[in-house]
Amino acid sequence: MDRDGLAADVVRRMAHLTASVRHRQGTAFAELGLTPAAARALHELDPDHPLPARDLADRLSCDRSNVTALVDRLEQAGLVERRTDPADRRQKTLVVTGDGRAVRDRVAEVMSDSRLLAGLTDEELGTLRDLVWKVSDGGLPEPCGPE
Amino acid sequence: MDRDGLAADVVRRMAHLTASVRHRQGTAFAELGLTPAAARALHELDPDHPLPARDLADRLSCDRSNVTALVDRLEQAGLVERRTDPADRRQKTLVVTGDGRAVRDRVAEVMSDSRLLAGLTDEELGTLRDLVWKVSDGGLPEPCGPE
DNA sequence: TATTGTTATACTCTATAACTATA
DNA sequence: TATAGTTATAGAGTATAACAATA
Repeated sequence: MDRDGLAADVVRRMAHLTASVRHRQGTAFAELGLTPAAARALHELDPDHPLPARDLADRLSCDRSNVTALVDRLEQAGLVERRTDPADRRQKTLVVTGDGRAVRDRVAEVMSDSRLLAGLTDEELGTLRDLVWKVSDGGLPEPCGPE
Repeated sequence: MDRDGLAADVVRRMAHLTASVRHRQGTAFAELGLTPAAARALHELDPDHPLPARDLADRLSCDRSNVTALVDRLEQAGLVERRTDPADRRQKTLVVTGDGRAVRDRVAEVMSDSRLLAGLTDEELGTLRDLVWKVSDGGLPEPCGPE
């Protein structure tokens, strides 16, 4: 196989692997009563450093308008509270509740569950790490987000 | 960083990379007048071996009901034709048209465009291929699809 | 005038269930 | 009765545009 074919195959398999990961995470999140997007949102909220909704949208690389529905659900589930910022009453600070902390910890566990790579030796894993880093550092001008 | 943290980081970065690839592909498909799902559907259709819609759904790992809308758009764009199978009039065979062939070739090019990995040497690329293969072969019971 | 959060709206993707025409 | 394709419907995710409150 030529270089292009090889590279294309690697990209295809990586896409397959991450699709598999997303699928497993989705079912795990559902067991927590969260949709994948809501889980990601909760995960981005640091319980010790509350954020305005606008910053959460930035972290999720999505429009602010989407955050409203996401936070609606998290708030309804008692995991997050909206508090109007006294310093700037336009902003609403998103505060993770006690329950929210616990669920967020579980979300973090699910997200860092890497049974996917269990078949690799420590050395192979290190090598893979180096290669993936090299690609993700130098690979693209804009790794994500709108153009 | 411990092994779990390392593995989680690799998974996270791979997800980031494939999200980036999907994003670039999405914009390329849009320039062809296709949504990502429609592009994938067209890509799965072999111009030399027409398929019934049911088989396309199988290849896309999605419900048959979705194929209808997908093929609607492809047909409207003149890329695909529905032909009732004379041998079993329930089935509709999906035939890629002349225009469809050309667009499908472009879709295939976009899908195998791997500028993402341009920064790797041939040797590194080979190593990455081996590692990704090892993971994707032994990694998971069900690589995709419903449970 | 500019910004924050919200609402209204629309489109894509996907799934389930019911319908039709065939077999 | 079983299957192929369709339709209707629903929900998640994401985007744009307009709006109210605030700066």
